[in-house]
Amino acid sequence: MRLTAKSEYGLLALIDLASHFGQGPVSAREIAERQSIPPKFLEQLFVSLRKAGLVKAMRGAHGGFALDRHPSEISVLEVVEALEGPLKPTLCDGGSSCSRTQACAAATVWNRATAALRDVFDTTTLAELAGEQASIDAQGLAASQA
Amino acid sequence: MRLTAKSEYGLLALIDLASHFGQGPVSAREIAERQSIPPKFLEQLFVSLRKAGLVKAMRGAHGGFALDRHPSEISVLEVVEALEGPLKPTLCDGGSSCSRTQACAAATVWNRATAALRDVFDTTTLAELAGEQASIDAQGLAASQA
DNA sequence: GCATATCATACTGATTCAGTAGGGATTGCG
DNA sequence: CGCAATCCCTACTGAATCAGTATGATATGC
Repeated sequence: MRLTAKSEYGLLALIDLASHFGQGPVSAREIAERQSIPPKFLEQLFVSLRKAGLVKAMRGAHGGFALDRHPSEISVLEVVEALEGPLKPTLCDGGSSCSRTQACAAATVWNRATAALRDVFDTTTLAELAGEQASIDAQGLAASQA
Repeated sequence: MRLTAKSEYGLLALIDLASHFGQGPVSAREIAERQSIPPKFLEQLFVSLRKAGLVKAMRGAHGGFALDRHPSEISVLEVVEALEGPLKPTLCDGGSSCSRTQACAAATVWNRATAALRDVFDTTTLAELAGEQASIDAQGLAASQA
């Protein structure tokens, strides 16, 4: 499994949406500016996120995006898989695609690693991250005012 | 972090060496044939593995490689890092390389993911994998004889 | 001396990444 | 209606990385 800029940007964008949950649609342009993401690139990501059912889109003027579920019900795993495809071992997983005649012990390591990764992503929600981000921002604000 | 064919081939090769531990040097060519690895590619990997102190090399005729430590004292983490470089998040880890002014909550996910991966690799040894491979091979042999 | 090894560097075709470009479709507003 | 803002979709591209190849140098056992 490989994580690319899609996951980085996509997660930042969805944390942003989670912070504005219930406040109406937020435009991609607005998020791109706030999170320093190339606007056209972000647009592409939102198409994938919509198709995966994570966000709903409102077209036309004053349109934008909003989470399609409560932030506590969207996991990082869903975000990553929507953007990168199914989370599976990059290397031989012992499956039929492996041309080696015998199963190999190496595969068990890659499978364990993937399972560990999946567990972290599956147990982390957008609500959790949005809350964390809020407290980070609050600390930064307090420091700049001191 | 990204895992490439280097890790796959390198781990296969070292499991092979672990299976022949204490039996004198094994040549790269021999391992390449047994494990279906491009020979010249494997040579390169062994150079990295030697520099990392995981194997010792014996040059000249009847030379080859052998593990420099007991298989139970070499972890998959060491193998992977010898071949791919330090295991660290591919994406923003909240460090100084991140240009964002505030720390971002997204970074904590990537850091947790990396830690989980590191834990799996660090707690898996070549001895364990060589043992597993031996039992796999024994099963395959029994099945083919039945 | 010679075959067999490791050692080291350079090169290359293919793929993927990270973004850019250009337009099309939909909606709100005056 | 006209028009601006917004999402939607496809195609393209420069750069980087991967996976392997090529070539030769160096060392060792017989």
